[in-house]
Amino acid sequence: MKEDTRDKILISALNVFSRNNYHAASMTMIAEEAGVSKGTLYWHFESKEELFRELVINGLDYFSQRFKEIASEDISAQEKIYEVISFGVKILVENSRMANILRNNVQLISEDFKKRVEAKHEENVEIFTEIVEQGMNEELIEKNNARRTAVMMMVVLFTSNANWLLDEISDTEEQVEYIYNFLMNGICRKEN
Amino acid sequence: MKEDTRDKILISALNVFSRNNYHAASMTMIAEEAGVSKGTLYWHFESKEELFRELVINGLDYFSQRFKEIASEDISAQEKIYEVISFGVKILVENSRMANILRNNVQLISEDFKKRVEAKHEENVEIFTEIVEQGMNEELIEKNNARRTAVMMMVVLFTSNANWLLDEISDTEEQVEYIYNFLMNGICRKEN
Amino acid sequence: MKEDTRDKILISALNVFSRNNYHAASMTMIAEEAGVSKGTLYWHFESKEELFRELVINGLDYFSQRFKEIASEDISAQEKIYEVISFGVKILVENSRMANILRNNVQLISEDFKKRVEAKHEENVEIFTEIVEQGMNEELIEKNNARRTAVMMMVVLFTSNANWLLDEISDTEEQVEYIYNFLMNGICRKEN
Amino acid sequence: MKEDTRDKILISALNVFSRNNYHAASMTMIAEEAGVSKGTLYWHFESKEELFRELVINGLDYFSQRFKEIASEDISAQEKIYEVISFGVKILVENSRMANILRNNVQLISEDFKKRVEAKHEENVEIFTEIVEQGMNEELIEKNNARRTAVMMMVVLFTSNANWLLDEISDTEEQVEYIYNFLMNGICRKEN
DNA sequence: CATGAATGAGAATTCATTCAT
DNA sequence: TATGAATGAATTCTCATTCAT
Repeated sequence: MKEDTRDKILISALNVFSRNNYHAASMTMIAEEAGVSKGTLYWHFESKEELFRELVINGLDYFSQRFKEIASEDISAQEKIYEVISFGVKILVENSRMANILRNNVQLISEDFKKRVEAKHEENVEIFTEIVEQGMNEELIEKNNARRTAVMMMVVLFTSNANWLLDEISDTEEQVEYIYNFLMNGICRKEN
Repeated sequence: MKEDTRDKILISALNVFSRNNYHAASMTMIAEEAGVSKGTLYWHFESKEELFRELVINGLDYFSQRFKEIASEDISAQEKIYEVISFGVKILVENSRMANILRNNVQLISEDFKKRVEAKHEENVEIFTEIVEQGMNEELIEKNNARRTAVMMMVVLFTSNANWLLDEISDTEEQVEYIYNFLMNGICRKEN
Repeated sequence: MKEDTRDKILISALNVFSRNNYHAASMTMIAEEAGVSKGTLYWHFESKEELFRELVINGLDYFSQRFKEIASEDISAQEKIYEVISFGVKILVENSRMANILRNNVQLISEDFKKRVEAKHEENVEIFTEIVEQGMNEELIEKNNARRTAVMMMVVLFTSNANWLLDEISDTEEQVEYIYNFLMNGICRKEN
Repeated sequence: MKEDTRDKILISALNVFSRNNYHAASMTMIAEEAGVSKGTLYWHFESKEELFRELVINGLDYFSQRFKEIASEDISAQEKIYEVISFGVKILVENSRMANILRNNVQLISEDFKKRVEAKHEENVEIFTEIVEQGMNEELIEKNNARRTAVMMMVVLFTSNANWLLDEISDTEEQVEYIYNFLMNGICRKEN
């Protein structure tokens, strides 16, 4: 109840930042979209940067929490990878706004902020690395630098909702399938 | 000789835009970095947007020209893909500034500009599609939607210099190898 | 009370625009004269043009309102003309600033604005035409194109505070008398 | 022959200043319209103001010269007035560009310049005063302050090509007639 | 908690003017 | 004579931020 206004602000910030990128978005736009005054923005958030930070860190936390859960389930690496991709693709396609924000703005703010975001990314890379190592042990994944493979997984996942791809594949389920297959097998003809 | 100043401006614009993104970069910064006055900027370029456009379109042209050349060579699809990746990765790593610009700014400017950039992207997708189709005929690539595969190639190529990856792989040659293998075979254990 | 600042701005705008003409006047000058910051100007008015528009339209409205009142009074055309001139000359002499603005700037702004001003002028011409027609019926005014005569009335009235004339006649009452006589009888020797 | 370029510049300056008013007109516009470079402008004229001054002073000289001629002819005051008006109206209607410049810009430039223009005006007022005095002696014009009457003549003459009037009267000859009659007799019904 | 008026630093852009060639 | 590249001060306007109410 109490957090009513704060949440309204966060939602409009999400909308505005996803449409406009950090520097093009203005506090006026956010205030208007939230239906509050600019003064209210500053009562709830110290600055534009803090508001943005809140949004991004929350967004990233959402991912790492679920990733952590998946990683700790008692299933095969293959299943974990599928679940990670399924979760990631669905969330990113549904919340394409947040996805846009994550893809386009992160490096644009202060050094301090960049570091916090990179720490979050690092968290995710570590979770993925764990999964990859499990996969190597299960003879699913080629034995190679596990961390590097984890990074590649993240790159593919987080670009999976790039405009180019979205135009090609309309059904989310199909997109999960496609991304999963691509990640696992690449583009080569599979002999069988 | 004559184009001295214009080139100086383009170079500092490249630097400034790659560090700062379109809206955070200011004409003052570009002028200072080029060692000319703001008036001079406007003598050579009609507006901030035109200066940016020049930079981006030039950059994209550079890629499509070489891609076209590679596509029309008389070699196997496999060799073409390797060459495309080799060229792309090297250029993007060397000119990481331009890469940053392409990744982070394109959607931020006017609709008109967006369309021009998308047209350039489409050009590249078409070249890649051609190569992929050749690869399918040569039984190299899984027979599937060729265009979609081409899009995936581009996504992987253009994110191949993402900070995360660069931190993992320092040697460019090795990075080419890695990206190529990832694209062709994914992360699975190759049985042989 | 609330409109304090807005009014302060309008007053300094009046001063600055009357001294400097639209293009030579700067928002900085207006802000300084009003003792507020430039930002405040833009809080109260959307743009320089809007601020100017407000001033001019207000000014013109002031005239047409009184002209309308006079036109609808139950008096002879002769009395109406005298009242119109009396009102016009007094206001224009007292507010020579506004008069300067009206005389010198109107055609300098956007087409859209020009049309709005011309519409206001047309309103006045119509009121004057009505009076002139009454005068013709009362055998006061030569039967001729009434509208043209109305236009001539306006020309004389709105140039009645031209610098040249003001230098010649210092007393306003005398100036009203003079303009009225000139308008009615021209410069010829009146035989009687 | 030598003055070719200089004249070209003066002509485009006339066009540009009449369309745009002093501050809205730019040296770039004048240079482009003349088909020369901005550098050339500054070779022929010291500054924008000097170029404008040249134009205006020339224009005013043109009037005073002819007015002087008319004043010194051996004809009645009535004929002189008619000739003055005929000449003035025709020139102002034909050269409405110059007329616009004279009406709209004069007070906008430096004090020094203003004084020079006022001196020219004063010259004209004196010539007119002479004519008016002759008219008083010939019992044509009401015996009154001659100078003031001369000023009124000038006001009527120089506003005779105001847009409002031009819209009403299309034929120049008719306009001369109308202005002359208005000046001599005002708007009252003439009994005889 | 919330508002809206106010601020001022900084943004893009224009333009009269200069000057080497 | 003529050019065009260069300058820098001035201009309009934006926007994150503050604060009295």
